[in-house]
Amino acid sequence: MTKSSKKKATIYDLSVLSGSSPSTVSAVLNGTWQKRRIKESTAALIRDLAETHQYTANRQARGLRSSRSGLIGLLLPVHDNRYFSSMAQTFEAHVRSKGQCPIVVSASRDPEEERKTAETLISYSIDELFICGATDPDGVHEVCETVGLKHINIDLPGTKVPSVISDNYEGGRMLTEAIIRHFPADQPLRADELYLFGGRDDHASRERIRGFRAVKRELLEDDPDGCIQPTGYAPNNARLAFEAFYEKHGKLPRGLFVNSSINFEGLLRFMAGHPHENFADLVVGCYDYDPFASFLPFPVIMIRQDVEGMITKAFEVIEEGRPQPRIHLISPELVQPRTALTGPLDALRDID
Amino acid sequence: MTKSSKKKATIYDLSVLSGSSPSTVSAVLNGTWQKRRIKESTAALIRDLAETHQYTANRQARGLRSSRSGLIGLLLPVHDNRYFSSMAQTFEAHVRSKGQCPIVVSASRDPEEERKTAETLISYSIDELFICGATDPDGVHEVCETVGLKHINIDLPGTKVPSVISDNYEGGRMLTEAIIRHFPADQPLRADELYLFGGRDDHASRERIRGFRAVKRELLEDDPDGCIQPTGYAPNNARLAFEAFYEKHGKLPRGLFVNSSINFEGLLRFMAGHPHENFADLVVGCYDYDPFASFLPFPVIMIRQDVEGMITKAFEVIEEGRPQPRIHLISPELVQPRTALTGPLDALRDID
DNA sequence: CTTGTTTGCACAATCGATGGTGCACAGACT
DNA sequence: AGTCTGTGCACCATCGATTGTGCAAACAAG
Repeated sequence: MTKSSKKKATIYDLSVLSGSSPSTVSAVLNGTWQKRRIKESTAALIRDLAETHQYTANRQARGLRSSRSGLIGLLLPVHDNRYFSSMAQTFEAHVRSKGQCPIVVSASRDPEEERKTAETLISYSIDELFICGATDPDGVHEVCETVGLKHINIDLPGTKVPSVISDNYEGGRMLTEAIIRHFPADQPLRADELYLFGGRDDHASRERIRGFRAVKRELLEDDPDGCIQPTGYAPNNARLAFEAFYEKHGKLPRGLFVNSSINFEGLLRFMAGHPHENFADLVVGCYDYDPFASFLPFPVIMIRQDVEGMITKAFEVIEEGRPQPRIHLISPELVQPRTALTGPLDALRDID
Repeated sequence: MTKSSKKKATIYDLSVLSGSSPSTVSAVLNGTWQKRRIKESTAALIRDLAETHQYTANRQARGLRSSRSGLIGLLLPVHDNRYFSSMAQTFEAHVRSKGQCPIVVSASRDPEEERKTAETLISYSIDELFICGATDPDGVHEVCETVGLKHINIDLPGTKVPSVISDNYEGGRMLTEAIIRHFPADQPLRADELYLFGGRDDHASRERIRGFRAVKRELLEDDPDGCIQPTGYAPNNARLAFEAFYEKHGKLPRGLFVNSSINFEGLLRFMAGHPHENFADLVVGCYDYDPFASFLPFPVIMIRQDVEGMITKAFEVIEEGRPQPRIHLISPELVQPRTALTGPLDALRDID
């Protein structure tokens, strides 16, 4: 606050103050000064001035000139859900450790919105784009490709660039098997008592369903089509599906495979109208992890996708020169009922 | 894709194609062309070319020239928590409806990090900054003030600019009263059976505690100091506090006021080591809403802060010319156990 | 003392869009 | 014909940083 005026200092201000040229100031402050053979003493002087005048580079100017911005984008379906928000949290930590600035935006699972959002980000000259859970990854690819923007898919695969996704087939198998085995031997689950609700016709849902059906055939010797209810991701659609089932059968299936925590919220909405006691022997498997869901009054087996692993892998792959459009599978983890796992938050200190 | 080259079209490209000057192209495409008395037919031609060549303005160039970027920042403590992620979701919707681009960043409740993050955002010439849940709002204010950046506090108040916050005192009262009244008349809660866990020495915690204590004195006629356990926000610190209590008393208090859903996760971690049956008559009030927490096996009364209301108010206030640094209180809502509320997600369509 | 090399830096173009200023031309009016 | 008022647009400086190029001074070699 010494005598800082209203506006920010620029290299021109420092150039006047130091008696050097703007280009020298620039070189000193962006680290290329050795290459330009600037004297150590000159550099020191300029660094000093920059310090006392609280100089920070104008990134728009830098970005304009260098056509790089220091921004790395993450395109999400939505923010307010544990899976995607921990994606955001993890992503942010990685980006900032690289000295860049994260910019996280959601696009509501709408292909048109996804493309427009990508274009907006591009107009800010972002340096890389992580496309997470996009409904139409290849559509976003198009717009990235035409401007030569590096990008990668996460969670849902595209066909044009590498994708880092959860091993949904294996996860679907694990979860299905865990649900089945959770029933006691004297009251085993029948094939027509295990339903899958939620998800839609995307890669993740298809793979989970494939795993679900395969395990049902292996362990329960049957796999009726009617047990698959892809209701979409909206909680209320899931709620309606549960209500319809309940109307028809007077109860829920004993075994439920719920395709995501968002769909699980649909189950909650349904349950709000019924006492817990109606669901005494219910076992739920949910393809997502939420600590509170894990402690519900009925057994809830969950899948925690390895967000840290996916983000780490994605950064590795995107650094490669010309990566092949292959799919990298990251194994998820089965979480037994009543388990409180730690998350990215635990890495933060808490000042008291 | 017609014949789009590698690089993006600029006003200069369109200027050549249309036979007009770059400034004319610029005026047409940014809407100031009427003011510049450009002929309608010229404008139409240019708009047409822009369309077919997929022109989008380079925002870094525009921002550099106009010292505005179209970016509006939101500074959060963390992403991966229902309260803050719904803050992000709501914020994003508002910003985009204004035709600007949201940039959401977290700063881990660390004053130093908060200031640095604000400075980074400033270096991108963001147009406004919403400071949410900052540990040191006035510190961030300093850095905004020196560059003349409009800003506002949300969730935790500062003293230099307006703040839009939850009515924590009233919320604390409502929640405390609801916990007490949840016990049957024949087994009423005693003053030394109602504890508050979590939070630290910030404005929100203080106000909630004030409400908690006031209601205890009013309804339970006493308010022992020992019943206040501000453990900070880290889940593991809360867990340790619960474990210490349990070690000492062989049980948990019958009534628990948990200061945030993050602290509630600490309670879950504690509970993971004990069967539910140990907490048969437990009643928990949590100052935050999470749909899954609402359905836990014991009664969980929650407070849902009015995120939509806060964001709306914040946008109103920040638009004012020279707003006074007053505090705007937004009433939160009491949520009874087993309630599944809708959220910002429900506004999204779900294509099937 | 001359030529060659290295050191240390200044100059100026450039990125793409914006907006103040000015100017040519057309029509109206005296 | 001469002046005036509009119309429609072009010109050019500017925002702040980056970067290729050039050049003087210092020094070394012959």
